[in-house]
Parts: sequence; structure tokens; C-alpha cells
Amino acid sequence: MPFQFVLHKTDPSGARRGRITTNRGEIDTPCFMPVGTLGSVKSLSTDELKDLGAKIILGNTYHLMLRPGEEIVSEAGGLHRFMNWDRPILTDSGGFQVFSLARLVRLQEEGAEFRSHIDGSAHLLSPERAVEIQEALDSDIMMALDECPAADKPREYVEQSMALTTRWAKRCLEARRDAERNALFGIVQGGVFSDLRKRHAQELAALPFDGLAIGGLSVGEENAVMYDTVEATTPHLPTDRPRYLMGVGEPRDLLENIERGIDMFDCVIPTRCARTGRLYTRHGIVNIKNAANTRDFSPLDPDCTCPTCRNYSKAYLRHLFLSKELLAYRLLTLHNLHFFLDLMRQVREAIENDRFATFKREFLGDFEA
RNA sequence: GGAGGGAUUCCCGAGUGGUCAAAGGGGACGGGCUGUAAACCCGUUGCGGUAACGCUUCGAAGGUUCAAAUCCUUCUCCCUCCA
Repeated sequence: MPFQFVLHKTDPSGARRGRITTNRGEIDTPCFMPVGTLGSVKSLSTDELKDLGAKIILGNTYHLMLRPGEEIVSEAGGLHRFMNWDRPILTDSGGFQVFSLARLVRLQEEGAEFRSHIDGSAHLLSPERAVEIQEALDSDIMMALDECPAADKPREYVEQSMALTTRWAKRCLEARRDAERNALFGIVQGGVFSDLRKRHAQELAALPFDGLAIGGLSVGEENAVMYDTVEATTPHLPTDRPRYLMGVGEPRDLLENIERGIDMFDCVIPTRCARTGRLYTRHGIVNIKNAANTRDFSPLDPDCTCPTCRNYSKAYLRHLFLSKELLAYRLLTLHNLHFFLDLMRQVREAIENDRFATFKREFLGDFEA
């Protein structure tokens, strides 16, 4: 079944409960999407991802274009076949790399001219090319190519950048070959300027995108500014299409933005932080490296049902981590992703019961105590 | 018995008269990570003090010198080679 979004209900707080249907399966929202930039959620097998309950993961156009190259993935039968994942995949367009690899990028009307961070070779990522690559990957949800300006850019820059993103968005829609096969989301920019956000949201809402994302946040601005900006944007997005806040975030960020009407999130935090020893539990953050865990033979979180907490102690995990044993990265990633995915399960349940605000307060009361 | 080489701050290891509380690794300790150039990055690591600065330290004990981890003497221990 081609892409579809059904909004089941909206909680009194503003939180939305919905369901996305794609050719490769359904995704209940609000949802969290683990990031698998290079066709792998680092350290995990796809079986482990399924067991965790991940319904959709991310891949990245820029990175897969450079290595192994989309033609290889296409030859393998698409990214799903290539990586042995049969559930939906959302692919980012490479727009974020315009920001994170800015030193290697020159922006033109035609597209983003990159020097590969791997070998220095030149590549032009145009809107058409970004769609072409994502189609070759056979992405379920493609993202339009956008420019993600840094947080410190002045209004004039952001306004022009936003206009470029709109022109690119239209070109992406033009370039898409099969709307039944590959959904396409537009990305709202506008920095932290409420009026620009409103304008851009309205511009993109008028276009036939399957969903709309909010980009250009969590790039260094204050948290409160991020929340305010989302709040200034979502009222101008169509209610019958999913809203995706890109690159966010910490547990509080997820809850604050769900309350502001966001349906989808992705973030590297659970996976990256797992690999740097920062673990999420309902009672807050545990830094597994800390000496206090040396002789602590209890699990990270006694109430957690993840495979790591069911079987291993903090002392052992700390030992694995300090020894740089590969098992550490896998076990800790399993735990963190379980935490994020489970948080979203609880959120969905709370919305169904019209008690999101209560859930949020109680959760943060424990988590940030 | 003879000839050489060596002992440095938790570990390895640089330093061969002042710019040395002593490079660089490692380890330890703490922190950071928000559409992943990330199994990564940053900071601290003799004692005291906010700091200026003071004190103690380079196997041990003496000595030379304005000044010693660096030079001299003796001692202790370790290594290599020859008998």
C-alpha cells in the first residue's frame, strides 16, 4: 500500500497519535527512528533492531552515494535487500551534510557541490540527483534536498537560504518518478525566526509532499528557542500529514515537541551516546565509565526489560567499555535504543488515554530528578 | 673475575648544567555528544594556594656549581658481553 497517514486522535495537550502506512509496513506515531547512516545502525544486526521494536530506520544519501555508491546498492536490489532490513527506511537527502561538512561544500543554485570527506573527489548533489540516489536506494520516505543553515546565520542569510530550499523542494517533486513507490517529504527551514518559519511552512504545505519535516533545529540554538520555533511552525502545517522534527533529540526534547504536534523523530543520541558510555535510564543518565560502577553488580536499570539489563551488570559493562571490547558498544546500543523506543511506546499509550501531560510530568520528574 | 650499559613523576619513556614539576604515549579520573567524517573529542593527573607563588621530586648518600634529572665520588640493584 502506498504511503498513507491517518491521524487517530489529538490529546488535550496537543500531542498526536497516528499511523503511517508504507509499502513495507506500518509505523505508529509518535515514533523514534534509529539512525543508520551508512546502511547500518552502528553495532546492531537487523534482527536485533527488529527485536527492539524498531519500525523504521534512517539511511543517508550523501554517505551511501560516496560509499559504496548507490549503483552498488541498486544492484543489490535496493538498500533493504542490501542490508537485510524489510521494514521502512527513511533516507536523509544530504542536506544535513551541507551543514555538518560545510567546509567541504560550495552551494550553488544548481545544488551542493561537495568535496568527498573520504577521498576529496568532487560531487554535485542537486535536488534531482538527491532524488535519483534515494530512488536507487529504494527509500520508502525520501527527503527533499535542503540547506540547513548554522544557528548563527543572520536573518537575511536564512531568508535567502529558505527560498533556495523551496526551489529545491519543487525540483525534487518534479524529479520524483514514482509517488506510489517512494514517498517524499519537504523540509521547512527558516532558522529561529517565527515569521520565516510560518511563511516557509505555508509554502511547503501548499506542495504535494507526503509529509513535512522541520529542519535546521538542534544545530546549536538554546533548547527553549528550539521549542518556541517548533511551536511557531506546527500550527501552519497540515494536520493530515505527518510532521517530522529532524535530528531531535534528548528525552525532554521528544516530549516537548510531541506536545507541540510532532509525529516523527530521529537522532543519533541513543546510538552515539551508547558508544561513548552515556546510558539512559528512567532515573536519569548513567555514565558507565564512572568509577562508582566498578563494583556495582546490579543492572543499569533494574526495571528495564532490554537484553542488556536482563543479563549484565554495570560492573561488567564498565569493564567491557574500558577494555574497548566490541560487545560493549552492542550491549549499550541495545539498551539506549530500547529506552528511546520504549519511551515512545509509553507516549503513544499515554496519548491514547488522554494523559500525555501527566505522563510527561511524571516521566521527567523521575528522569531529571 | 673482567668490560660495558642502565635506574626519571602510577606504567612505558624523552630529557645529558639554567627556558624542568620534567616532552610523548599508556593507564586512571572527570566531562561532552541532538537529520553520525564520532568504538569519537576535550580536560585533569606531585603537594598546598583563587592566584602570584611556595614546598617536595628524577635508585641512595655525599660533593662541585650562583644553579644539578643532567657533572664528580661511593654505595645498592638490574641488563649485556668476555672468562
